[in-house]
Amino acid sequence: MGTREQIVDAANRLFYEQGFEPTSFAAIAETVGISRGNFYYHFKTKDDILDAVIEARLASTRTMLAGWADGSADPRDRVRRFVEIVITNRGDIESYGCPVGTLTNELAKLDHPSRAHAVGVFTLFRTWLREQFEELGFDAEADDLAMRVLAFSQGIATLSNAFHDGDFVDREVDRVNRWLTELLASPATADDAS
Amino acid sequence: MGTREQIVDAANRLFYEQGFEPTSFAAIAETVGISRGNFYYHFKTKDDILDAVIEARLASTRTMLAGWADGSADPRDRVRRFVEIVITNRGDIESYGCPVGTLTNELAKLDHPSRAHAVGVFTLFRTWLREQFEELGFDAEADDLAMRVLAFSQGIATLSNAFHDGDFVDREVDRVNRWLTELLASPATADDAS
DNA sequence: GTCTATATCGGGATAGAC
DNA sequence: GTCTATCCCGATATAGAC
Repeated sequence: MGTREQIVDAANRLFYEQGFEPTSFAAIAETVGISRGNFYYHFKTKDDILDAVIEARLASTRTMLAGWADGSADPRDRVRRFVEIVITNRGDIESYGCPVGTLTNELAKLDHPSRAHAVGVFTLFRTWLREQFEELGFDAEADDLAMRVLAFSQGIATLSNAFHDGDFVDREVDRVNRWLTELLASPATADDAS
Repeated sequence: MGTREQIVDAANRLFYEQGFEPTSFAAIAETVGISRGNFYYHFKTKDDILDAVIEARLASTRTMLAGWADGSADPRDRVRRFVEIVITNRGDIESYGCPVGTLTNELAKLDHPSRAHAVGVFTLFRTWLREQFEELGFDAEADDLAMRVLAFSQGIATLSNAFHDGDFVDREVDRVNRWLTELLASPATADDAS
């Protein structure tokens, strides 16, 4: 793996664990095992590293979502797969929250020019979820349902991070999976179900 | 208003808008109109200011919740009042997210000793919501319902902040209010409703 | 209580040898 | 490509005059 790629990998992880602003070049350099000076051969500024990290997250998200689409024929199972991310990544989420939601919020507070770029990861999930609901026969409501599923996972992630309560995550995922089942049993009442 | 109180007020606002770590003493001093040096007469460290801010938030949250309890006899209306915070504070939430969720997450990432202190604000809301559901006849599920309402508002806040979509907030609040109505019409099925 | 002046540190970023 | 040495700045924090 090239040095540049190693820098992006290390920064990706550290930006998640510590936040973008509090992560120093020294911390990244130490993780990778290079000197601070060497950084500037690969990147001009810290903001450039951030953009490269966001680009890497966009790419890996696209790959993951495409893999889920290939892996299961039933769109309902695909949505389930998304919902269960909060279980798969339980430990990280308890410690650091959702990587997407926490970065977009940090960049919002910093009034950072890359905020919109980071929101793109959310948009990937949103669009992908919308497409699943469209395949399931929803039309105008498909985007609403996508946003609802996204909101669910963000709410769980934030409270899981605050209270460190793993049982809560399990319970809520079960509940949403039941909601999904009900929703798909009677699409006409989708707007009443909650 | 005393200088100390002014410092806490300004820090409270700036920690919300910019985050704790990125907010400098210089920014607070400029807001209040004092010199940086004068700070250390009132507080020993920046962490002490953070604790004072959290204490202020705990106090104002207690006052707000007590006021809501006095203001309406029906616990359902009180819960509605909570849910509608995301509408009342729409502008701030779009710009900066939820003050509680974003601070607890920042402190989690910083591995900051005051993290638990900040989570106390969440606990105030959680306990208060649980009590409302208990008054409505829920027993074992009351805390689950409280967490669900909390999770809802956190999900809305995060996505509202990411996408700057005000209509989404209105729609989701309507939806949750309908869910509340249904829930209270048939408490026995509380666990199936979502 | 509030100020100015200053100490000390760590941050991002640059220059230039190798 | 990678290093060491260094610059510059802004951060928290301190000392001491008023």
